[in-house]
Amino acid sequence: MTTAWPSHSFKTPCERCPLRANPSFREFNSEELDFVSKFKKGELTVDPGATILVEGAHSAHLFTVLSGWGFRYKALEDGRRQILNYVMPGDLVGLQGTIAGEMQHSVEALSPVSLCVFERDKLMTLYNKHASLAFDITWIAAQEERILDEHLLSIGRRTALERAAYLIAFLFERGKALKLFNSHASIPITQQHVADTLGLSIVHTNKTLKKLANRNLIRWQERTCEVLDGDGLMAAAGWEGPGKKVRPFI
Amino acid sequence: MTTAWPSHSFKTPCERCPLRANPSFREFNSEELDFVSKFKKGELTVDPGATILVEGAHSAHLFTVLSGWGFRYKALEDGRRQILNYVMPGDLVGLQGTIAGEMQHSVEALSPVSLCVFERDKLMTLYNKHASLAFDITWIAAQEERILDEHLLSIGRRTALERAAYLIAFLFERGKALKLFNSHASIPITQQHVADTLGLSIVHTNKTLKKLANRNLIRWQERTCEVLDGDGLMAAAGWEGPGKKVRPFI
DNA sequence: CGGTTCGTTGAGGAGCCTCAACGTGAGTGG
DNA sequence: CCACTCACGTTGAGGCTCCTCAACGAACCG
Repeated sequence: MTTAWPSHSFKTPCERCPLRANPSFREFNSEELDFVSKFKKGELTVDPGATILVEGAHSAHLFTVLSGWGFRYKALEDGRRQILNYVMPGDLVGLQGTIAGEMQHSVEALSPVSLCVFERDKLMTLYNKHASLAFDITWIAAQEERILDEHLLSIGRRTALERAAYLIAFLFERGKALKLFNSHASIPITQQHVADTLGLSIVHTNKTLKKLANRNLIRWQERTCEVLDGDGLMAAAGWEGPGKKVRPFI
Repeated sequence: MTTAWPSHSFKTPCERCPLRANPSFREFNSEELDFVSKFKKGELTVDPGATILVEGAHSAHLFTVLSGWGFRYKALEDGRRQILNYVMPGDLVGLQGTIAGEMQHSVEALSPVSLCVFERDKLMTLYNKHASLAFDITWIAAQEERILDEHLLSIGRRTALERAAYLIAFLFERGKALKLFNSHASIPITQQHVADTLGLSIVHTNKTLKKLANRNLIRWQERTCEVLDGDGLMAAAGWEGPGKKVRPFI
């Protein structure tokens, strides 16, 4: 009962960063820790449904997700929306704004999300002074690329049922690695999010999810998806799961 | 028997790198040029249809495409294949092998392709000694991510006709920026490649491409796609085109 | 308590799929 | 030199997947 960190705290010191407690993240040495502490400008907390970044914006900031769930998406002019990926603790958000000048996608919160805020201007200093952290940022970008590759394979070549199973298994595995679940594994998404991720209509998504529920793989309750059988989902998707590896974060 | 390369690895000096002639690539300063020259181990040339990298392989090398066209793809166990993106001059190939330990996708040549070969081991030196080049690598990775975002939007939310128009417009714009075309803009792909990129069957792809041809946007000839009206394709796709920017390469 | 979001279900139709067949051109071997 | 094969593009037929339209119940909220 002691370690629930206060929601009103402005700045969690990096030395006591809650992400560090998770062994799936790599350790910092003291020098790195020192730099990141100075690199961090503050914290930001947003409500479910809030937009963290919008397509076209020139943000001066870069974020790391401390807690909560969100998603990245793009939309066509007529409103058709595609969810590209989900953002979860440890993920770096807004790097594209640094590279392309402006954001090419939007980011929205699914649950309450808290983020570390970094100043974009200092990024070059990071590259100049801390090669290991620079490498970590490349690592994170390449990892995101790898995930997008898998999503592309899924949307392009899997059936609706396989796609749905893959998506939920993917989110389940990520959440598990981040220790986001207690006894119940609940993913805070609506069926509309699933539809917009899989490139399906909401009606067909509903019918597809029903099939997964009938197989006792998932249960849909109170605007969340509860995973009953992660291995069953992976089997239904024909997906091996992500490799287990220690990952960096900033 | 001095080299394992399929063809003679004569070496173009980096100072006279043909990519440098193109103003859309950023300039190196002499120090950077010096390092890259030493970083470069040799050259590799492969024939059309040849596999440059295979999923699962642990390659000790990293490549930059000097000339030619290729593509990255993933496949499901039953053979369904998804083309993820195309590789063209200036593109970095094999970075994922450095990050994830092994390649998560395969790369195949569409035309004769020549590549610069770099030693993966020296990558950390690049990060330690040349922050600007390290930043460039991150830039390239983030740019690839941006393109995958667009492809995902396309496959997920565009109709078959829009998707086809987008793909060809995309390849056309990239080729144009790289000055790969003379009077005729010919893209060296088959309809099977288009199908595997768009997530469609070959039959439906053929009928869709016919529609684009009937609108005088493209012409299919001798296993290549000739672009007649790039702006018309972009309009048909509802795509703005890529921003014009100077890009780095290694 | 009316409005809104979310999940659910049915009906009918469009888009895309598979199967099947065929023409062409390039290569290959008898 | 010609029959053969193979890769590629093309076309038709029929059917399944997924779509849109429409309606409704439940939970939540101002």
